[in-house]
Amino acid sequence: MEKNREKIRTVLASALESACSKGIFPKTDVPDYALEIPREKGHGDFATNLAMMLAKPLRSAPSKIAKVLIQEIELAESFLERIEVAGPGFINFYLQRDWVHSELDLILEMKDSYGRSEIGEGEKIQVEFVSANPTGLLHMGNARGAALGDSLADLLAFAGYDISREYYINDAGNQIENFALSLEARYLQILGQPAQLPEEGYHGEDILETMKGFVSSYGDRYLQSPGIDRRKAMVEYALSEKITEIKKTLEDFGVVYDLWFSEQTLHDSGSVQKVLDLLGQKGFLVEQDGAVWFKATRLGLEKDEVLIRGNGMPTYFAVDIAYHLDKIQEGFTKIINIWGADHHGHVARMKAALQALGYDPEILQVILMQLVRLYSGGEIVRMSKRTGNFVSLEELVEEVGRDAARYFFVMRSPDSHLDFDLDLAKSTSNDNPVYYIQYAHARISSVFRQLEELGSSLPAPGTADISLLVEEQEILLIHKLADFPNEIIDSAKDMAPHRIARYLHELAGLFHSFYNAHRIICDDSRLTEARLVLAAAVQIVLANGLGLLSLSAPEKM
RNA sequence: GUCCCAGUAGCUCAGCUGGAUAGAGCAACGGACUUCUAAUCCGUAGGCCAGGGGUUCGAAUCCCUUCUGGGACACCA
Repeated sequence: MEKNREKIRTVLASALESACSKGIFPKTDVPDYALEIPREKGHGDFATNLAMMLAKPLRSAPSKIAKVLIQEIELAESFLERIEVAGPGFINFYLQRDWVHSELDLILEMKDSYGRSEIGEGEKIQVEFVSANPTGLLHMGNARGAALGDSLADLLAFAGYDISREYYINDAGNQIENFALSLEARYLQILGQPAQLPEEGYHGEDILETMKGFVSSYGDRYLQSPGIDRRKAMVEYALSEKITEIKKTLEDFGVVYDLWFSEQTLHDSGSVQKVLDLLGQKGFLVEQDGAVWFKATRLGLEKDEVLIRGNGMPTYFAVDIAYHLDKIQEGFTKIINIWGADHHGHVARMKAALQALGYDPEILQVILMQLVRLYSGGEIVRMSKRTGNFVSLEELVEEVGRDAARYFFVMRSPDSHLDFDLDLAKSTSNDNPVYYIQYAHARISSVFRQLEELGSSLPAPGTADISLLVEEQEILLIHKLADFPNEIIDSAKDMAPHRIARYLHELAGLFHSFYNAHRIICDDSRLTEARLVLAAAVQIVLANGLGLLSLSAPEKM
């Protein structure tokens, strides 16, 4: 189908060129026009708005232009059956019917690579997501980021990009100091010493558990140690435990990273200092009120930003610049960060910093997700890490299962607030959209099991007569299947995995309609063969799509 | 006050780089299981695309403006 699209583009370009050289039109470049598969079946296999796009530059009516273009296209010997001008100036293309044969055969031949694209051309892209502070458990916002980031990474890889999934570990700075004080307080409490958790400390139960473990390993050995030493030991212990837990939780959620990157290494390697020097050389530093500032206002931002605080410690921002610079120097030509909407203020200054360093700020693409609201029994469940009252990702997976959880997070655009309905996700009923898709896959498996019992199997490649598939539901299904490669490309360009979720739901719906209207294994053996090929193709595309979202494709339900 | 996101069917949301008659799921109502899995399907109903201006062959989509909801505006991250 993608080949057909390219062919039509070529045909259109040469038609325009021909009309220009004949003097019918003044010389014009081909504009950026749309060539899409129309929603309405009455509008052909493809439709373009090219004539409308040319209306202005050619100073002529769209329908006139369309007529001229059609006349310049030679139909004989072509893969096209018919071309027509419709509506306000659309050109509709009807392909020779035999393209459907080749598309279904192609799907069966390519199997799990059907839909794979090369548009990425191997471009190196880093996708950084979750990157939650390793001081606690993962919450709903992190879970959304995990599902989104992982599926986006899969999608981009499928579209031909060279992807690295990375987790940036905030294992340095202020919150670690704070973390240390909380650990210390818990430690002392466990050993019966008077101690108070800091006001802004970590009040979660999990920290208490961690320190119980610490005590059972080390006893009261650190009771007499100097504060600095024992806090360092506790932080090391707790961080390592927390990171292991986070890693495990994410793996159970189907997310595996290529790199866990420690913030501390940026301090240790001198990267932070280096980036400050660079900004200084470019004249973007200024000292004021005992702090060092980044002159963001020079690049049109509202205010300057502190890089080094009065106490000599670099801010998170300073370290983050070093981090991004590090990634660029590593060879990434695009950096995709997934952040919660509460970090949106960070976007402009981060881009400004890259610009100040002499890089194209568009290297950095930030996807901001709106926050998640969790509903249970019709009520909002409040989440706060500090007070320790929240549902963790771990608990979520336990409760609703991985498939439902991942689907729910990725079915919505990141721009929309996500109301996560725990009861709905938990329900194994027909309300739950993820099962709707998986059920289509399982049903097809069931048909093939049935077939096997009859001592039969899928016909050999190319032997089925696909032209027997003439029912409306069959034609719609084939068109939808053929659109999958293009859906991948568009979704990748948009960085929008939720489009895949939607596509799958639509495909499953078309299949269910077909399944209910017609028997696959029927009295007519030639028709049975053709429908088996169709069913097999549907199953492949469903499995490929489900795979991109890291959802299972069950054989039975 | 400035900035970001959202406002589309009763509810949750697609569609937003302008295109042909604005879609889906849920909820409602009426139907379909002696037939490959009814976790399914078929049908009915449901809309001043928040309001108002503008841009043009054409606007849910772009621009301006008002209103409503959420978020951000630290020597926190």
